[in-house]
Amino acid sequence: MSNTEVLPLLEPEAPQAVAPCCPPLTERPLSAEEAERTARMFKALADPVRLRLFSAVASYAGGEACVCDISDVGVSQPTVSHHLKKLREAGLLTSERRGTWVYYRVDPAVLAAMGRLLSTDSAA
Amino acid sequence: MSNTEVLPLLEPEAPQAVAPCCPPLTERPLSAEEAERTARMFKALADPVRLRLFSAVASYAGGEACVCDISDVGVSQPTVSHHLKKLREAGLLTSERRGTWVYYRVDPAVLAAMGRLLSTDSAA
DNA sequence: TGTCTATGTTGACGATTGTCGAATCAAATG
DNA sequence: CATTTGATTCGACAATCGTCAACATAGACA
Repeated sequence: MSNTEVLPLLEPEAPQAVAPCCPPLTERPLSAEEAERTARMFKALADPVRLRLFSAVASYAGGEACVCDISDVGVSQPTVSHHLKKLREAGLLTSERRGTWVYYRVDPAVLAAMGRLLSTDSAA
Repeated sequence: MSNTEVLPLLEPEAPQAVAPCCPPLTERPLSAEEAERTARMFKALADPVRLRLFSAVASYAGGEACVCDISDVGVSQPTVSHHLKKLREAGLLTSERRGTWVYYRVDPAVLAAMGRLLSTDSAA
């Protein structure tokens, strides 16, 4: 019960910054390690339900959305929670509890980093 | 045995053009069908080996590469072929046999389409 | 305290995926 | 032809993934 707010817990979920990760896929062959890190990001968006959840949060007014606002994607509530966790672990979303509800918002830096991976021009 | 080359077979591999597919993820919530199609593209790049193969082809001089040039990614040759097929089916790569070797090249339109999905500005 | 609502976690299940060895196909060359 | 080399297909296997029902947790409120 005593919710001691002492320890910062140095990253409870290993958001593993993906932003300054890897060069555009067209620049040079990815190394094994780079490919591993990059695949982790794409994997997070390689599911229809996660894409809908992510898109719902990303396009929501104010840049954030409560779970209750976006959980209408045709799967059970535990499944929604499971997918949101995966998006969090991939560093694509962050969550914050405010009172009754939990709000999710996108990390623009990570989104931009992924966009750069697929860019054809060299406008890094 | 009689390899009759009569039927064009109208798309042997369903390249399913992904280019004019879906709006940026931040624009509006994706529909179920849009999410399904988009996920298919991300899934193609959601594997380290496929990422390395794709990156190797995309960055190769001349825009195309023979399988023999890129198959040094730490897995067996059948596995390489398997992943290249997946990339082909996703519409990300095209292949062409010229004599002894098979050459792969990227489809820039598809790559650009994926980039747009992750764009934050509205410069469609 | 107790109850209600909103999310998250656990455990289990079937489905999909990545991998390889063996067999097969395709082109070149002897 | 037969052989060699490059590439794909087939068949099987372990590992991962998406899903749900059941349970647990966190606030709000009476």
